[in-house]
Amino acid sequence: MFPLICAITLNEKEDAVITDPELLAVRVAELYYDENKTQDEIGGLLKITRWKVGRLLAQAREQGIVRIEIVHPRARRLTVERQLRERFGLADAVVIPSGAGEGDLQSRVGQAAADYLTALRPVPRTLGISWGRTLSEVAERLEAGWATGVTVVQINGGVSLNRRAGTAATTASMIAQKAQGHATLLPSPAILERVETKQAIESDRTVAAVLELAGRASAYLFSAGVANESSVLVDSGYLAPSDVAELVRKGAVGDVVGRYIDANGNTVDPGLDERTVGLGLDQLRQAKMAIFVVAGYAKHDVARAIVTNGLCSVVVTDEATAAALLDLKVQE
Amino acid sequence: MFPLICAITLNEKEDAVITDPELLAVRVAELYYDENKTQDEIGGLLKITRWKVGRLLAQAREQGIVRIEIVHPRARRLTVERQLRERFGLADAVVIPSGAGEGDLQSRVGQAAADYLTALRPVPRTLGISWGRTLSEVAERLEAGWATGVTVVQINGGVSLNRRAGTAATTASMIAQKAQGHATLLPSPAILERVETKQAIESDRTVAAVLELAGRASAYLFSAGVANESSVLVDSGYLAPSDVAELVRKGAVGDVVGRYIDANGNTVDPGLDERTVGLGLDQLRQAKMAIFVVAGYAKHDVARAIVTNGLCSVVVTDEATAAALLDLKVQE
DNA sequence: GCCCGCCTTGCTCATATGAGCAACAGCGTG
DNA sequence: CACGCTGTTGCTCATATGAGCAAGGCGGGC
Repeated sequence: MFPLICAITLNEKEDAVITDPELLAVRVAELYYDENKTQDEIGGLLKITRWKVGRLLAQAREQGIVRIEIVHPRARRLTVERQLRERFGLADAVVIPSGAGEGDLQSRVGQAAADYLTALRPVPRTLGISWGRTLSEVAERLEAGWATGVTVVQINGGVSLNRRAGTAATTASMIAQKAQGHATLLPSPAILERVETKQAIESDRTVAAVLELAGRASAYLFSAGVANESSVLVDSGYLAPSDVAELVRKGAVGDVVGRYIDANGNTVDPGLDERTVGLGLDQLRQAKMAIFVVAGYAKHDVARAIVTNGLCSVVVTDEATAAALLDLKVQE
Repeated sequence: MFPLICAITLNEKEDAVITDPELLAVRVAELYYDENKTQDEIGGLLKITRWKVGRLLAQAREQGIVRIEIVHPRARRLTVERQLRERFGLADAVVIPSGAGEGDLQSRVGQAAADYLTALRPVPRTLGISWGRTLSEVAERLEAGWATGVTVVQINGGVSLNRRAGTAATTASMIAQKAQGHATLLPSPAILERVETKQAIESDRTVAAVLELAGRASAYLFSAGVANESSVLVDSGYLAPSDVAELVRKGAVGDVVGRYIDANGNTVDPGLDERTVGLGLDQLRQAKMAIFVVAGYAKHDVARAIVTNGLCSVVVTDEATAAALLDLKVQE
């Protein structure tokens, strides 16, 4: 006995055919994608032409009745990537699925950035990197031998006396080791209390040499910090939570290479900026290859500030952040 | 500038091609489904033949890397339907997506049952129905004019003095009205306290006539009750929660047309069965068209008992219940 | 009531893809 | 080291599908 497909019968004598076009599209899609029937076969079953079947399938895909998803840890969202490139004039964009929850999001975006770096041609001879949790994830996920002979240079201040994950030293040396290169650390605090001290440190021969090297790196890899008390700058003691709160009041949405910016990508506190050691925002803007790695809801505002104001030329991010950048609704 | 597809470059001079077959399948799937490139184009981009592209796509679909889903309130799961028919020798099966949570599940399964009934050919002249919340949903969802001239007959006892939703009278009359037919109610309680009383009622001319009509209905539409205190039999006062607990101790997994059954589809308490008014289990087994409507986790055990023991010839259910029947894991 | 414009439909022909087959490559065993 | 077997690959030809076009139908305006 033939099974019934509701409101569709396979009994040729029946005249109760589907008249609701949306339900017709659903049935057509089910027969095509679930039952692997040809458009011609479906036409025969439903008493419509194969051309109409084809149009209904296209309509079903367009209306989201048919949802085709690539599900894999290394999956990308190529359509969203193109939209980001076109909207913001980016040289490149990598977008990974947001997935259910943010549980493994940081590691997956780290993996995506590692993949990108590995595929990058020409291989950057000198790679400037920032430091923080996201860059640490990238370092972890890079495979040994991702390149050879890369000099990794630290581009924002931050001296770490211990060797726990997330510090500048650990991150830079791991990336360098995995490329059979070496790391050049910036032996300076991220932020000095007095401008004079900062200028003195910058004038020191060893620090000046590193800053000079940082300034002419062939590519930069960096993330951003959230403007709240979870910032590694607070964690490391450079700023107090009250300092950050004050910066937020002044319009700060986050920091990039240790420098707090507002929604327009401008420094919010010139005095603080003057006391901050590391690559300048203008140098980042002028960089040939500035790869910005960012994921997670908390960083949407600072991500927008960086991407829309030319502070990066490549972004590696997740789908939800990309959607926020593009002002789209994510279908969930 | 061409964007990078990590580990894949569009720069023809590069030799860093993807060697990991799984990642290659991911990229191929992304280019095909997200970018709408042809297999030939993809082959050119990735330096493989279009035949290999085709194989990688088939592999991606088979391994679940590509997930194609039909998302619509009226969507069905045709593959699972065929599996149920084949496994249990059912004349038909309708399976709807379980969806996120059980929020609207009962109304959706009600809608699916209504669709099925409407499409059923030949139209049943006499339709025997049980009563309860699920059948009430079906009645609600039926469209006026779903058929013409259908006699709806109540097949299990249960007198309802009020006209709230879910009662036998309301359900039967709604279904009948929508088919321009009439309802024949079974003027008897579901369960009597004494066998003699039950026998007296069954012998009464009017009740006997209804039972006779019920016995020769051309199709039956029914659901099942959970063996716990939420049962409508408890709700209606026919049984106490302690009675149901005792039935569970005896192995009851639920009730069908007011009769408690165990996992093998047998009555668990012959004495209680003797005092229960309505269609017998054997009559249901022998029915030409017995449409069983069931959804929700709580009913998995009784659904299994009914489907695997020939107490229905058609099942309308949700994907999770179907998976439980088939002993499959639902991908979520 | 007629005409015009827009949308839908079916078709032809081109393009895209798949099935089945033969050849090749790699691995394991004697 | 050679042979056999298994799995993968590329190809030919058939099948499935899509693009573009012409015709038809429907609705609105004059």
